[in-house]
Amino acid sequence: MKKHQTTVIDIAKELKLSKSTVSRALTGHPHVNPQTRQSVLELAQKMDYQRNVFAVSLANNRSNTIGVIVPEFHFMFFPQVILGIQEVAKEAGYHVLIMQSGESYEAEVANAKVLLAHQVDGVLVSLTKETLNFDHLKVFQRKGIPIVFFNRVCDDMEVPKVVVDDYDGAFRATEHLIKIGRKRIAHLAGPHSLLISRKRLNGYLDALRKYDIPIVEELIISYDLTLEKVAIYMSHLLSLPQPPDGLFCINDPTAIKAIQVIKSKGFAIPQDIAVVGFSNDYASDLIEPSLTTVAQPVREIGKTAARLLLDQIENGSDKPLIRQLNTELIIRRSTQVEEKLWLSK
Amino acid sequence: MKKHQTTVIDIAKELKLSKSTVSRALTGHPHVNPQTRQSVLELAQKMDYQRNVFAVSLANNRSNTIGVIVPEFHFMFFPQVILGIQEVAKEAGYHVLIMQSGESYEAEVANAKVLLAHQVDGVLVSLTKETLNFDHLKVFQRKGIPIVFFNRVCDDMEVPKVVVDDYDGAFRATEHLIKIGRKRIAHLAGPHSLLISRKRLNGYLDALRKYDIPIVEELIISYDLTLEKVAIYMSHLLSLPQPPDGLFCINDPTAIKAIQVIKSKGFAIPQDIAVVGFSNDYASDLIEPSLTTVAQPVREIGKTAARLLLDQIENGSDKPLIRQLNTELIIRRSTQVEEKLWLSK
DNA sequence: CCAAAAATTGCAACCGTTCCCAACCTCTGT
DNA sequence: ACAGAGGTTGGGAACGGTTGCAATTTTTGG
Repeated sequence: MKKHQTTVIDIAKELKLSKSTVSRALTGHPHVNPQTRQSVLELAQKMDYQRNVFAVSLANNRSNTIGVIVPEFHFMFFPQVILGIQEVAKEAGYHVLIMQSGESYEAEVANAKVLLAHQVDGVLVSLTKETLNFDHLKVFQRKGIPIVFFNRVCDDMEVPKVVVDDYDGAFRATEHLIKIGRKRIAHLAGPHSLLISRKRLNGYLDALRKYDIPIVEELIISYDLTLEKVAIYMSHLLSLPQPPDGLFCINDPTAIKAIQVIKSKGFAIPQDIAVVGFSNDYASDLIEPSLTTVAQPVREIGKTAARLLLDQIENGSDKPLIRQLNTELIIRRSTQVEEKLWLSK
Repeated sequence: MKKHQTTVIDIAKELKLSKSTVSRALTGHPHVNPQTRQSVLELAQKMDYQRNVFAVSLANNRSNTIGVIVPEFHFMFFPQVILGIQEVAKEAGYHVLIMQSGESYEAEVANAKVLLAHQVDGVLVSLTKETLNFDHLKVFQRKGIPIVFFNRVCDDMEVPKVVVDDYDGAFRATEHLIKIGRKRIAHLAGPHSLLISRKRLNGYLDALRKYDIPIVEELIISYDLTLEKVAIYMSHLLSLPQPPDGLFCINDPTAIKAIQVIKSKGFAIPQDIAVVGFSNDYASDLIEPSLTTVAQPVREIGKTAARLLLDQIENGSDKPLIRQLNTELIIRRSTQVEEKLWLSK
């Protein structure tokens, strides 16, 4: 059974002091005798004293905690963003409460409530693909708790957002496919509910337009990001009378899955179909052929978002700026025909 | 600035009730007039009322939170374990506080303190590779807070542990290499500080012994799990007068990195060197050649650990049992010579 | 040596909930 | 009409820590 935890009162009794003095000694308050402080600290150490954060939070009405809501830990993207968040948060003395929504709107709403109940000082959010209503997040605004969106942002709320230039990344990815001579470029897009899907789709479309490549509806497939579907849609694309000769996928997991399907159907990559992904997931350099992709500064996204949030929390600044980080097109074998290859070091 | 959060008192005033009654209505306590409860619930809803978990925890002296300490989110192993943990915890109404130690002992100690301060009801721990002293964890025991170790466990504490049969997995992996005719089997082992490294090493050694394969010291390299080192050690192994013809790696990231090095040096896999990993990381099926590996039921590890912990928390049962989950050897191309290949579906 | 300033320390209220106990109200049944 | 039962409600002490203010002690200087 859980035993009694030592409290300031235990220490106070032992030292025949009042809990106020002990508290002050412990928190480094100036008005306390150095000797007293010394003995308090020693005893605290000896008694395994740990400040009860609940009591502290209750007393100061702040938790020194920031909440993070992400869709899911299924690929390395979110875990790495969190790495960045924790790095910044830790340095500033904040804890991080991580919630996964599992791509479910209901779960996201529930998670928002949990964070609220935990009195978080701020929230970082990346939306699920199902989220169309934002009331559960507006509650934070109403209560004066800062929010920052990252990656999967929404246009309906005026708060800071951290994204990469999805439009531009998609544009350049598609342009790259065009420049290596592809004419029938398919796009496995994400659900329309996600702004990120729409932006990448637009980048793709505009690249086609710029180079006067006809836009073919049947080559654009929007799906729900569950990988099982990729096999279905990819098979369908390949069985078209005129299959695509290029493919731009909304993200790397999709592209990787697509590559597996393409290979299994006997098509050659990149000769028959050149493939480009988005994110530079660590697996993208491992597959065969290695995947050309639009790299995002993943960890940096986390750090930037965390910094923006802390800035709002501590300085109250809240210009709803959008911080757009740059992407980089990384060309690998999935779009390089043999002769152009130089040996990977 | 953070605004006032509505409290039971606000609701009580509005309804001209006492906070006790409101509290009871909100928590579903039976001694409350259904009508009263109804109106309380309605008003609470309207006022965005959220129970303050800090106050609740303080009052009941329990947080309904379990803490998790893991080394790092660098590969999918820990994120997936956490997926399992959250699943079980959520169902039981517990929150999960996730701490990353970044493989640093100091950070692990700090994390333990944070969890203590958060009054967690229990802790799940996977040690860093640096951890040799366990005082920071024994504190939990002293305070009667249950601990369960998983994956990276320690022998020094009598608490429940969830592991896979590392010895057996390593044994079978090595045996597999022997059975396909390899005689000079190298092992990239983890640091000796980790029990898991020692167990896998022993499995490897015993397999060699069983089949009367001489144990060659120079083929066994224990390293600190930072991937940059793999290139160094692997190059060294390959430059030996008699390079190895088989390689068993402590985990998949190591094996994947090793494969890249081996290929870049012009050796053929599996003809020149057959490679086996451990974990069945999702990338292991994507690389070329795909990696033979010892699969662990990753998510199940998280669920099992969480269940064991909750059982201790709620029923106080605390037999220090060791739950050993089974591994499965998954044979892929990194150990299959061409003629034996059947087409991957 | 004593008053006043400065350094310490203690008191008590407060943060938001829970929960025990007592008080109250409203029915019963006689 | 009234005692007791039972359902409801209010009061107030915790929970552990922070903090403004008052009280106490020590120091300092005239």
